[in-house]
Amino acid sequence: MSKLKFNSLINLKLTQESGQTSQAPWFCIDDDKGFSNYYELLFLNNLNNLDKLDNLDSDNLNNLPVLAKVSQNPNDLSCFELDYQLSDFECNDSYSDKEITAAVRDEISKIFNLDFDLENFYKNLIDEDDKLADSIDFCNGLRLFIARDKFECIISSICSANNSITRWTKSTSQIKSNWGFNREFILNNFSNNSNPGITKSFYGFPKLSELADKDLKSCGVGYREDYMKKSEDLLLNEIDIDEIDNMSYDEAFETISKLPGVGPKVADCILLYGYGFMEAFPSDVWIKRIVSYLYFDGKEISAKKTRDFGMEHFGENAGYAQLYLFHYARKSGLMDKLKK
DNA sequence: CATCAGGCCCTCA
DNA sequence: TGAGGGCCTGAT
Repeated sequence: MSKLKFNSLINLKLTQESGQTSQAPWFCIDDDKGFSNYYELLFLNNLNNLDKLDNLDSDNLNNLPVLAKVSQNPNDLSCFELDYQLSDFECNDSYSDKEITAAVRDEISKIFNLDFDLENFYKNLIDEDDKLADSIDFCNGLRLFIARDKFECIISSICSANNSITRWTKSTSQIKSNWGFNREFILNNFSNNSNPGITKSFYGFPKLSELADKDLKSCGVGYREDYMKKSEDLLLNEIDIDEIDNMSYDEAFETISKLPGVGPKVADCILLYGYGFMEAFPSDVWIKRIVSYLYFDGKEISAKKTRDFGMEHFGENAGYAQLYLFHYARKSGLMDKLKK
């Protein structure tokens, strides 16, 4: 297998660490060449005839687990590299490298939303609304970080409510390592051999059926455990996770809002980061602050009004506008300065 | 020991 | 239809 190069503008580190609730950031090693290397276990479900693999776990007949590695030189955001390896357990002679490579490439392209034309977004939005110029400048290369697993996104989004980023990422990581599908890899088994020989386990997020009887409170989710359990019941019996892909945004919002623990903000996070509904505008306290400052002359506005404004003003780019405004509001120091 | 952190749910006008 | 209180938990 050989490395693949993607020629797309992206800031991998920023995208990974911007707190999007699709998933916790991937395992990262910054190597001695200054590259950031991110690793995660992905499950390929877009190969043909997966039943050719007779040594897969019965639970995972429909997915081929692969450890993906994406690497970027932080000084060159115009491209990044992808590498991958199968676990020894899944060594197969049913698929060519070419088939698997294509499937991994597609999955990475989906997760980092590479089909989205970022340069065009910058150009059009600045022309239209110069209030976004500072955010775009501050967040150059930031992209949506789309879920590798929609159920994981739903649980981590519920977990994020009234919570800190460090805490919800810790909780979801713990749920994975406690009960998720597990494979071990040696990290220097990649073609460039640039990393130390670390052996490490990687995990998938547990399936809906696997999580039902587990003690989630032991992972620090607190009172949100009730929400998660009740949502799991609904997802088992009433709401089909995959059916939401076929809905309009409004219908999807209404449907996902039926889940306990899912209010307007969490619903929009799930729809944006989990399903890629680009017209969603998740409105939390940071978005309220920055929208109030930029568009309402500093006057305090409700979350609902913030959401209505964002969706109306940014239309099909609302999701990206939110992503940029959110990160700019939190990290630029602007809001801290305003408090004083 | 308070207070706070990327809201939601419930109650009560 | 909206305002306000309570809430697991870990960090400071």
